[in-house]
Amino acid sequence: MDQPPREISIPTLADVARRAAVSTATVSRCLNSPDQVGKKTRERVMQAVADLGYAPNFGARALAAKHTNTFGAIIPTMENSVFARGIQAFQEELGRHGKTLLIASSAYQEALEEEQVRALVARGADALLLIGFHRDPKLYEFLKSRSVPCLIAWSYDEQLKQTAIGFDNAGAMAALAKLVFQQGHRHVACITAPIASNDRARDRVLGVQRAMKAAGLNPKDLHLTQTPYGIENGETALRKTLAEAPETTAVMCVNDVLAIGALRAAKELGLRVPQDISITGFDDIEIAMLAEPALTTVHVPHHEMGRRAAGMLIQMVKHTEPVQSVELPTDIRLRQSLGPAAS
Amino acid sequence: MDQPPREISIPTLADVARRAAVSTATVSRCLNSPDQVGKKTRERVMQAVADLGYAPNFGARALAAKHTNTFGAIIPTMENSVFARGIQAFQEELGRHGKTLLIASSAYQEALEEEQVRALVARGADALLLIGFHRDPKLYEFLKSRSVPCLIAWSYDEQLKQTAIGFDNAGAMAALAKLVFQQGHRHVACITAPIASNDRARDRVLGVQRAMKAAGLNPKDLHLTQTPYGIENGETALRKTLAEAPETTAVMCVNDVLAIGALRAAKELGLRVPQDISITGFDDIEIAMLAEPALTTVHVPHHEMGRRAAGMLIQMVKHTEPVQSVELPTDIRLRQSLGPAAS
DNA sequence: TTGTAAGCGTTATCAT
DNA sequence: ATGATAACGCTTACAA
Repeated sequence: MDQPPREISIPTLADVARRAAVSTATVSRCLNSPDQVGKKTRERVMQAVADLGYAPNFGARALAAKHTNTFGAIIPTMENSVFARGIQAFQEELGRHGKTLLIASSAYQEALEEEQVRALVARGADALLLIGFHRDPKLYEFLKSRSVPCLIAWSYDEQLKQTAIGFDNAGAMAALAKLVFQQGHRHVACITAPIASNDRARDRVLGVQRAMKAAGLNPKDLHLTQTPYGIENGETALRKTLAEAPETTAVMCVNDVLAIGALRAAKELGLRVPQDISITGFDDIEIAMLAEPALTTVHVPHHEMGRRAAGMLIQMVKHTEPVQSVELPTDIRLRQSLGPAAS
Repeated sequence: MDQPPREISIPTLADVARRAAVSTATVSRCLNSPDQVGKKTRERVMQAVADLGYAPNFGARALAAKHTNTFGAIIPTMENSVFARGIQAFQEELGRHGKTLLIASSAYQEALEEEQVRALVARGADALLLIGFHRDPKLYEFLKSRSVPCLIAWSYDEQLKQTAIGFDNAGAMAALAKLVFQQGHRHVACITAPIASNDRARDRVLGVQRAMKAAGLNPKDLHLTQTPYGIENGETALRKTLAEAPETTAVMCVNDVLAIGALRAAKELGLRVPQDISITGFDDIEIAMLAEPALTTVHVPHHEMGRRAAGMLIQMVKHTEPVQSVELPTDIRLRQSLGPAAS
């Protein structure tokens, strides 16, 4: 009856090896490529692992193996489901391949995102999922120098050199705007997130302007209100918009959250939607359908984007053939918040 | 003119040391406790760090230092804002103290949560934030054996030995139920998440039953429908509830997401809320106020909970004095979805 | 104030 | 199939 080792300290590979009367190399192999080791030995080792409650030390493993099977993702916010659903799918797919996902949130702050990128890389992330193209080129260089593959999601741009999976923000918004103009609206305003640091918002505004041109309107006449993210900000923005451009009959918001805020403000102002004013969003998050009236918006395949992003990124870390960017289709969900222009 | 080292590989501490003509120990000190090193030396080292674009290797650091300044949190879902807001606050507060947060999502699956705990501990999490008490006692032992402090959030229970920050789920729900009974409802049903593995859900149901007793009703008469998380599941659950107990005049859901689903189902069934049926939720997430009619629910101080959880956990890793559990107050938000019982 | 050197717990390359 | 053993990059006594 050998004295079981008291649980005085955390068991290491060496402890397991000792107990199973094999070398540490064998234990390591048992854990990482079990088929390279004899059945009997393997069973003995696994028993020892179980007995001791052994769990590998990640730091040591990362140090020795130079990869971590850990991917990182940085999302602008967790405050709503826009990114949550895509990321959840991303995580599930990674899990299926034995990868772990580390998530960080940048709260829509560029400096914070940079910090998170470095933190994630420092902690050994094998690859990164980032949202949108816009960021300091130095960050891309940093990632390259560390050979950490990086995939851009939620945006797609043929021009740019980064591999991406996303959709045509401008095109989708233009398609929606076309519908708005078809309803007879001539005085359209746009409520947007700050476009300086958010290419998705910028592209969506450009989409509206492109559609204006096509409809024979002057893109410069588009009334633009920029505001940070948030329902309350959407409310304020609508009030501001209507104060500055009272002739507005349709307000196109670059995301659903701002649109929900606008919707609420319209109600507070006693305006009927869509009779007095039409409102549209983008993303098709859950509240879009739940809102009263339900929100006309652009539906984005969040789930599929997340799932496929995982597959692409896994390919990228294998760094065999280069991975092609993927453009996903979007479609418009016509609901009650958009109606004909009041005459 | 010395040849600058080509960016062939990632710079290490030794590279920095060489370039600054000091020992690796000095570089390490410069980085970790700068005041222990002479000003001139420090400047030289920092210059070398900058020149080389050096960033410490996390694995090596964790291995040597045995702590990581990294905390972990495992939340049941990211699909809605219930946990997102609390975690965001948690992260912000940790950031203020120089800690990094790693987030994982268990998708409400116990086995997955266990895996995530081990993954987080393995990657050196100094402490963990977990939601609710319910989990295999072995997990708690595991954490203890690894001396990883663990704080339970969203639940509070004087009896239990785990340090926690949360609120009185049963009490809050009982208070809401009391209001429901005051409105004359006698046939109340409850739609809940699976109570076997979710102490928050279980306590909330118990709260309803406690209030029934106080109102002179038999707690056993409570009609209970269990369903997984999700708006659609809430819809199905309401249909099932009304099929089984058509006399029901009020449905209390253990969270807002199920309640929103119930609300939607009621509308589809042509029932007016609250004239024909009253519906209540729990959590007060954003959609509660946006729903039509707006949802009567229990408001939980997510943000404060997250912020204070960070402070508590930081205390706990210092393992000086034991940290006291904290019970946060909740309050009821009366909105249109609750009305008098149809007579 | 600074340097030397012994770990930290794995993985991976060779042997055998 | 298994074992020795040299990395891996950093921290931290201890020495100077």
